[in-house]
Amino acid sequence: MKELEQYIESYFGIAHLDALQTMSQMFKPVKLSKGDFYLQTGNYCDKMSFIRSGLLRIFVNNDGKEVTQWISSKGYFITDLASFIFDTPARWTIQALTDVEIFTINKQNYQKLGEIVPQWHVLEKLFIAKCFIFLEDRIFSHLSMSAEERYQHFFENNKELFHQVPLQYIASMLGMTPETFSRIRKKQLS
Amino acid sequence: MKELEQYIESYFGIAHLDALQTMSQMFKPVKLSKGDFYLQTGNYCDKMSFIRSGLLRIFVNNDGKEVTQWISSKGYFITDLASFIFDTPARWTIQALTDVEIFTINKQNYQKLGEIVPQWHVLEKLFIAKCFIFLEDRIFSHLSMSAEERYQHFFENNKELFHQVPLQYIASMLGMTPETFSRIRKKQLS
DNA sequence: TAGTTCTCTTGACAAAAATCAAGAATTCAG
DNA sequence: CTGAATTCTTGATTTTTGTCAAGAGAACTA
Repeated sequence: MKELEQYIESYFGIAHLDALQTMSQMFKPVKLSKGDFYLQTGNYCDKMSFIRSGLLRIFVNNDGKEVTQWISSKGYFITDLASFIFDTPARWTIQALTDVEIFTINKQNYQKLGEIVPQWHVLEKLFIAKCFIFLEDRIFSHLSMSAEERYQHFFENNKELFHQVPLQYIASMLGMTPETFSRIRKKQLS
Repeated sequence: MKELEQYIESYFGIAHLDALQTMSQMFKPVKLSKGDFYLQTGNYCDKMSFIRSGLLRIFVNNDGKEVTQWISSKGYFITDLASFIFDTPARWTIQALTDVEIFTINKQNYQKLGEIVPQWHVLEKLFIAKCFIFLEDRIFSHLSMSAEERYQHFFENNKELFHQVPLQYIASMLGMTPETFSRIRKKQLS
């Protein structure tokens, strides 16, 4: 299962061959159909996954309005980190936007990694730290950029996404309405 | 040094007495005067600290405009996490808003903790995960709340801060101009 | 293919927030 | 205490963004 090993390596920086092999045996390939839920708000998230293909949306229903937190794709992982790590009810709902292939590890096996893989907790820490820094960037974009600038910045780095998912989700993720998004988009195209 | 041990315990959940003692010996008490810099953008941040008293502002100069990322006070820690963990040039400038007392550990000693304190890397991971979740909440507030709602929400939880620091910094931190902040504030007071 | 649903766009308008400018109020240094 | 600097407020105005409503377009279903 060479492919999964590559994911693990790029996520956690593990180059050790036997550790890689041990790890990849603990992940199970899973398929989701478009529309399937990976997780629903209020449930306990006892798994995390690498995305092999497809797109998943992380959102929450906020007084009848859906707030999209992120759209995750190949090269990202997926889980509700708070729920997964601290055993709290999940804040987020996660749903497949397309057919999806993921590699999933359950919490029980995940915890075993600490016993099996040398330096696992260090690698895990670095991984979560990267997630933290990623969010720090997003906060900064809300403190210092207009809707239009956030659009441009995101578009530069995620062009593919714009013809793969309903644009209203991207709008929400960037903190603007679909109408504003549409108008900015029009301006950018011309 | 009972006080520092309490910080460590509440941050990292360490109840082990000898570990606590070992750790607290690695932190040094440091004093900063109002206006002193703890860290400047572009430098390498090779330390982290717990705040014993006083207030520090984390900000960055963005094209001549200062963007305040956060104001840290007693009960928070202070560092540039990205720089501290990944040895990259610091994005943030950190400056004392008042006279400040902190407990500081340098990177060299910090790394020794892993060898000395049992389960240290697990605790560290949990600590950083909490920081992540904290930022997730902030993102959510920008995706789902108006400036006024962000003001209220922040005010409810940080009343003390409002008469301790220049309000323009809080405004920036909440992603609005000082003028907007002032108008919202007026509305709230009446 | 036709009908239904979902998504996107557009316009008119309203509300929120930014900008600019001036002047109070407060803080700070000497 | 006094003058200077900083911070805060206020008003007038502009820009940005949101809301509501209607319709166009695309995707999906039977």
